[in-house]
Amino acid sequence: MLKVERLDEINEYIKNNVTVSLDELVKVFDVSKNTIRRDVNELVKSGEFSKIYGGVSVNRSTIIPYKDRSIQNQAAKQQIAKQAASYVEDGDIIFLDSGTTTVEMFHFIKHKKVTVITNNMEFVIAALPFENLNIFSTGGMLERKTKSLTSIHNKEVIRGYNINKAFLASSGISLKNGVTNSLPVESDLKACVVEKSDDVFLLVDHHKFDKYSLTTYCRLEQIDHLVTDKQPANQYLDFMKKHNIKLMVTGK
Amino acid sequence: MLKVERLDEINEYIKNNVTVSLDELVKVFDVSKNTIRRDVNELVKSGEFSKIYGGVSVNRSTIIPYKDRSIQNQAAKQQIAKQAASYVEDGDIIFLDSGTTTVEMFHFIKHKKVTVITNNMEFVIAALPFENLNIFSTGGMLERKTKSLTSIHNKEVIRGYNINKAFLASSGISLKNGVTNSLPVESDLKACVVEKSDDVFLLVDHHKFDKYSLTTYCRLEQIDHLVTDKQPANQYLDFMKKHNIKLMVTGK
DNA sequence: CATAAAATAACCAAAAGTTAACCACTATTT
DNA sequence: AAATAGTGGTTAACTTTTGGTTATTTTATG
Repeated sequence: MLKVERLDEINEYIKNNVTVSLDELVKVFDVSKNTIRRDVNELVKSGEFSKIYGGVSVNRSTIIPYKDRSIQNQAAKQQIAKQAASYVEDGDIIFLDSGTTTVEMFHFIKHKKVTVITNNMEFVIAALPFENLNIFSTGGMLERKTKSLTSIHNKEVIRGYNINKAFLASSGISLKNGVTNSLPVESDLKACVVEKSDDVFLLVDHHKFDKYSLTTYCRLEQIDHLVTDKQPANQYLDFMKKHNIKLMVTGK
Repeated sequence: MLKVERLDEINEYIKNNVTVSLDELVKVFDVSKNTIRRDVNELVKSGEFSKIYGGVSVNRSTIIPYKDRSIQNQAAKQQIAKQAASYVEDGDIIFLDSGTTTVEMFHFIKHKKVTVITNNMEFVIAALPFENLNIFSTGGMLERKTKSLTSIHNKEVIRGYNINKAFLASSGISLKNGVTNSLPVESDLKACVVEKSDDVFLLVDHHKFDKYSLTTYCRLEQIDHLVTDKQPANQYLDFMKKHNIKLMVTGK
């Protein structure tokens, strides 16, 4: 069997069994443990799995149920989330946007002592057991698809609070249209957050570049930190340099 | 067995049995108590469980159990909740207060098609799977003890919405002090709800009569329906008759 | 309040797993 | 024929997990 074939099959096998011991893989694929190790290392590097003591396991986030295989770029998003979370310090008052990337930040800040303002229901639920987190929900109509809350009153609510750092998501960014979002009600809130927050962090994976959707909630130069998984194109780099936007690239 | 596998299975086991002794886990998983302790510590850190003397137990934070053991007067409260819920009709826009009695209404309205405005986090979480329920969360600071949200902005939010029926709780009612509540911020919200709602339902068990706490959020005569479990004293009956307050007594 | 049971924390040693390097062999490719 | 990639075997240093032990503190209960 060719190496790539075996890699594919191991990939499949791990996905089916969720967690597999290396010994089991040795048995099933009838190659040496040395080889299995090498294979597993490659698969882990691709981001879908994690090594555990004595085996491999598929990455899963505790908030989002396993069933949800639909989420694209899970690994990249976790990387971005982790990087962004490293900026959160005890005592911070942060805003956490709704979105699949931002919600992943939960795991990396759940033990910190911070005040979190969020429109993200999932985050509020996940935070219930962690008394070190001071949670402020923006309130509004429950959007089941995104598990977020939206309301025309969110703007006023945000105005009343001081925000230290804001972690925002976007469905597309571009030099021409800035940072965009598909829901106008949400954009209103985000625009307000950008104004109020000392530091604005934008979390976008590389697919979001050169895309835009219905509404623009802020211009690109209003961002202070951009966290993404791949080096953006030169025109973005120039722009960021010019406007003193700090770039964080998680991919190697 | 791999460590993570065991952790997963222990997780599952605890969830199934709600509370488990460490000795039981030692027996079932055939590892030392030392190891079980370490495992349990990890699981507890993840937030889903709590350690109890001699074992582990699931945090009952996110679930609204049908039969609860600990809460006082559970049966009476369920009766009251059921009675109150019988007034909820498809198409209603209702306000649901936080509190152990009102939350019990969930099971009796979860299949109806209604819009629910609430400051009760437990209710929002429980309602997630029921798409027939249109949920509007008031938002605010998460109060972990009562699993409610409170904010100084709640008042303004409520003003923007029309409410059909409001189901309110109280920590004590009396002829002299009216309907009272211990938290001023919450009282503000409740007072506003009373004003906005066409019909106001007050859900109180018989222990709450002749008691009062810090703040009064409305006068007794502003209530339209009173749901309780025992026939109140004559002075209340007279008062209610005079002010045309409808009484519902669930106990026989 | 006294007692027994359990929890906590700290340590140790054995066992199993990991990493990284090196070498030899084989089957392709060039 | 030479170079290369993939594999298996081996080694040595290191880390993780586990069970056992201890002493000390906490909790439950009569």
